[in-house]
Amino acid sequence: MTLKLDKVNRGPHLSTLVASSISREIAQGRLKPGDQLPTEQALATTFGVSRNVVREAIARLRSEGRIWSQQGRGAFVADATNATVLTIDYETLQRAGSFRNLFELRGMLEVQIAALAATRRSDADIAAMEQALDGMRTAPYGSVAWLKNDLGFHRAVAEATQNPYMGQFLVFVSERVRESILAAGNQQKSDDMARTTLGEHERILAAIKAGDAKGASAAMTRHLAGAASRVGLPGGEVSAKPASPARHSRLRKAVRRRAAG
Amino acid sequence: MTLKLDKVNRGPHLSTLVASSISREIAQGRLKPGDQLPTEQALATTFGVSRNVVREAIARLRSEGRIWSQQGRGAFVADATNATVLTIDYETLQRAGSFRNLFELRGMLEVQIAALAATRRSDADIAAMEQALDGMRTAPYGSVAWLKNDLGFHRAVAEATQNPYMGQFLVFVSERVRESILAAGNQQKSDDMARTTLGEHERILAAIKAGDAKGASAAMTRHLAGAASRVGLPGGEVSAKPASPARHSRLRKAVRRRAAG
DNA sequence: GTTGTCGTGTTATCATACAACCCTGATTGA
DNA sequence: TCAATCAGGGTTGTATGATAACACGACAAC
Repeated sequence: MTLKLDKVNRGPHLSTLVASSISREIAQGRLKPGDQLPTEQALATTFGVSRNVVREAIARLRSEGRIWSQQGRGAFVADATNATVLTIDYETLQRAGSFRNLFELRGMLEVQIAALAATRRSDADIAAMEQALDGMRTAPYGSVAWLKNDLGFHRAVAEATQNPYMGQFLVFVSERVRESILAAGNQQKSDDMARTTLGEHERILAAIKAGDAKGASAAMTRHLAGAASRVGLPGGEVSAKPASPARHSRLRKAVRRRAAG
Repeated sequence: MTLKLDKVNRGPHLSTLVASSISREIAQGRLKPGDQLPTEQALATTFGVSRNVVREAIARLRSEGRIWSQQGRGAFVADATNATVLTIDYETLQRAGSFRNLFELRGMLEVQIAALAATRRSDADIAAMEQALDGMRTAPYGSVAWLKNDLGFHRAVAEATQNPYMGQFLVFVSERVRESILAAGNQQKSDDMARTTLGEHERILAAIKAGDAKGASAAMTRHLAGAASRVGLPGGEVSAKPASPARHSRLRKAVRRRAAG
């Protein structure tokens, strides 16, 4: 049998632990917005670490907008809406259903992005998409290079909207989806899939090239449905069309298996 | 005249400056993924700060997934896609066009969310929306309470999709939009606006209540168009309907004024 | 060739000290 | 009485030095 040695839990820095601990206090309401945190010294002693570690934790929370601090006064819990970062922690990602939910969000974004891209794309955007497609053609299905170009294609589409936030959000969500897939560990490959996937991408590109917004979003919808079934998401409905009151089939089956330790 | 004192410029901690500096090096490609950063000591001397400050900066970048470090080896630039957080810094927010772009993204999300919510809402969701609407009715237009309930309504809609990520993303984007509005400082109030806005919300709620996905997204589209014009975004087209190849009017006029220090 | 050991360089953590700043309350002066 | 000023303690921000944990290459021992 092959040893299943993992990256091992290279201890996540004390400051990370402290930050998570405080973060949890906030998330669970034991520390409400406006509350003052204990002093750094107090935190240091209660956690049994040096003040320095506490400061690194606080620096982190501050950069996330969860708390704010003022010299001479103290540190305070910020309003929840003040969070300057959007983060999806790894734990959440592994919960059943989160995969499906993330995929749905991604679909929602992509379908509309495709339509927008079709109306705004520049020649450079088209070139970027074609280059990514070429990269996929030469790389083996599922390889790192393949995935990279796959993501690159979708990013190129997003950037064709001429709205930088589209790409930013899409890449972020897509990466979470990918992580979620990896965590679930239920991917299987075949040559068929490569051809199918490529074909779907080509249809998207063709529609965008033609400036056909409707066609682009339809092609994207098909692609996402295909992708969903390829990664074992039953149904593959991504609820992409606001016009059609999608019947909501409730499926309990969800990502269950995950890579064991 | 009322003084326009800003939060500024409450010294952006040295660690923040260092973090931004390193971050910029990465963003501009002078530090590529895989590259090793200078040692903490070296960074400390080049920046002219203590090693402690450098460590806080690194802790922050690490939490953002921009770099990773290992005891005994050093700190390295992470892959761009490894960013575990999505962040929109304040500088970017003030750039011309970012307001419009953010608004567009928000619209894209909300319109589809409204449709989904109409098909999936539970009684509790409806109650939450009605409560938020009540809050808006009793609060003066534009007040903190009003804004809070406004956001609360939209969040309730998002949560009615039964997909937690929807709410998370929407709130995040909406808050950025709000900040952007504040930064631009071009909001004006009137009693008319309060009535109009409330009416728009009520129509959204009615459609969701009725399970009318199409109507909900249409009502949301109207609401967003109205909101856009109320905050001085000309056109008000939020490119919400993938079916209609939205004509892309290019407007140069954008956020110019900003609160002077 | 493999293993064990050591030395060097780096990060992780600790401990202490001082500066900058806020807040409060007492003192002072009118 | 009232306001301004000032002193002191408490807190965060920064600096400095030291130690532990770890990675890695060099080198000797077997």
